[in-house]
Amino acid sequence: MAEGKRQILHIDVNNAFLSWTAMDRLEQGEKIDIREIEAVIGGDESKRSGIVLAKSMKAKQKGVYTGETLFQARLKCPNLQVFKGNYKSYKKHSNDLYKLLLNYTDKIERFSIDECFLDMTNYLGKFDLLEKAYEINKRVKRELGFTVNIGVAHNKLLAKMASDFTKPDRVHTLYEEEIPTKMWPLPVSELFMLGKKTIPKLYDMKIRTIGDLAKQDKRLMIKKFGKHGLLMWEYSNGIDNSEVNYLEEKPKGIGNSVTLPMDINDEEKLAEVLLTLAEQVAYRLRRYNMCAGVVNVQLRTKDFKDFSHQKKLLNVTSNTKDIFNVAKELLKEMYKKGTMIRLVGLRVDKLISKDEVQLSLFNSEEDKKQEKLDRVVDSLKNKYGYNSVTRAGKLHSEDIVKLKDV
DNA sequence: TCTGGGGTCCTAGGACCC
DNA sequence: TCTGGGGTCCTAGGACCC
Repeated sequence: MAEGKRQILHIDVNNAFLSWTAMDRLEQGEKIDIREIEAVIGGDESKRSGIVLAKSMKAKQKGVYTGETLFQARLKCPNLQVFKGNYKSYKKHSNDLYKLLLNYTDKIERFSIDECFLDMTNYLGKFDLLEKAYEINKRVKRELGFTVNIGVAHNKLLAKMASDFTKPDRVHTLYEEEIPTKMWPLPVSELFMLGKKTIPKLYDMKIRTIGDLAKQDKRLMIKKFGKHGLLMWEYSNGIDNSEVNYLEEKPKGIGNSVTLPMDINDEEKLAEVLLTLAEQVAYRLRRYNMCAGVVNVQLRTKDFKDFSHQKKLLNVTSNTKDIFNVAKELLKEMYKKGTMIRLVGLRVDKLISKDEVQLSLFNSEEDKKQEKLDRVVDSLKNKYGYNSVTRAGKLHSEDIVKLKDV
């Protein structure tokens, strides 16, 4: 490790989906700023995906939280207004933020659509890290029209924890010497990477705060929780040596899944859904110019039990047909007749770049024909939109699975 | 009551090999 | 007659993130 401390910022857009939708609406001439009322961005209840994706401060004050059902949210907040999300718009706002941040450093990791890590270590000049954080905070608000929280620290974990302190529109530091006062008193559930399965186990051990966790014996935590035990012990003590990954990474897997409008127990219909998913997944795969080595099918039963089967391919592929055929085999081997299915998912893993694939030699004439067909369809989709080209006889499954923009 | 969709990483067991 | 141990690959399932 280099001498001296790293200078890290974590930027977190406040109520991202809701703020961005609020801006879009105002731009379209709507009078009400949905940031100022009891509002959420939510899924579609008619498609059985009615959950809260983002909430306004006022909705939060009524106890509404992200991930709960709209039904539950309305119980707590009867006047709740629900708005639809728009992924394309969110992507654009996210890119605007990224471009602004590039003025401060090249070393930006896009952690999600609304979060970035910045490594400012060699980009500060005579400026102070905290000073820069305030400047970024003001500039985003002024130039982009939404607010961000910024965490200021010497590693990613502490910066992320800091940005999660009081919201919105705030800058917080979490330097090493501040850990005992600012982080240790927090409930242990606030620690990054501690989820709802681990928290009850920690409670059983009388661990309530992050400080309680920090005081545990490291070896005991490893013994009880393995790698995850080490990670949570280190995090609770503010230890994190991970780098800001600013280089764009290729995906390791690509998947699409869909909750069906109603539960299905007809294997043929499930296969039709898989065909639609195979087209989406393979199309995205080819857009990355990649091939897949593993195909995975996921089913969720009506009582929320998840199953998955996967299969390694003899030869990597990006053909819609190849992927669909394997998916259909997997469905056949895993589906127990009569089971009511709520969700169908298809994903591909073990991806490699097409440039690294030794094609030609093993490819049959049939494969080449299929690749050519996929290429033609892709170029039409690129030009006229994903839904412009559909397979004959597939319209029925598109009734089941409403095609979305990929 | 109703419970998304897209990811990454880890674990554990079985098969197989030396 | 007794029955190693280490390594790798594959698969199913689970935890966690936003």
